[in-house]
Amino acid sequence: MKLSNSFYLRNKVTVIARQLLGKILVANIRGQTVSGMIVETEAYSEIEKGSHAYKGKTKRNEVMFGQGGVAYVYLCYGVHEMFNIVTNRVNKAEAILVRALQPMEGIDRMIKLRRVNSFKRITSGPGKLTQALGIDRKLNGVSLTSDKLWIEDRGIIIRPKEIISAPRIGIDYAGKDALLPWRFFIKGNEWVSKY
DNA sequence: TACGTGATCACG
DNA sequence: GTGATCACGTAA
Repeated sequence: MKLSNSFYLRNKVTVIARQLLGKILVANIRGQTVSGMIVETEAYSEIEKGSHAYKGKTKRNEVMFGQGGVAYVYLCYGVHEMFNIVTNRVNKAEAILVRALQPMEGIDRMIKLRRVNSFKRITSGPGKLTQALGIDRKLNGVSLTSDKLWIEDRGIIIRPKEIISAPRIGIDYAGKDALLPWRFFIKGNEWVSKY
């Protein structure tokens, strides 16, 4: 079942980031479905230095300041598209970076989009999974209740004991906020990004 | 371990 | 306008 807007409009970004583990991210690429189970997320909020929203609204981050339930997609290091889920109400800028998926449907298509030969680790990182699902900045601001990109609950239950929380990756510039344990992943899942 | 690659933002 | 920086991935 497709998650409705009310899932995203709540105000606890870390709670939502945990609840996204085990949900299915689905993209429709010119009529073909590609999807994967979310196995790793990171929460970001305007109240801490790790977030793009910390210094206020800019052209890049403006969708974070809008209503939850849309995609925030930006280019990182000039090469990688990053996919985030905007949460909370207007002017409460919060978002969740999806860092890794376990492939489900459309694996052949993902391999082609990634331009690799192997299925191994094809979606085990934030830049990899966007390439595999055909997500780019054209989808910035697109609703997650649209027919291009959405998230489904297929009844997969991830118990609290199966969830590890840890500091987020690659945000040393955030000072002590880099230590917040706002990265969440499924314990032992082989698709979690490696560092 | 190093670096590609280009948008973004804080300065003038 | 300009330059430093960046929520990464790959090859080596």
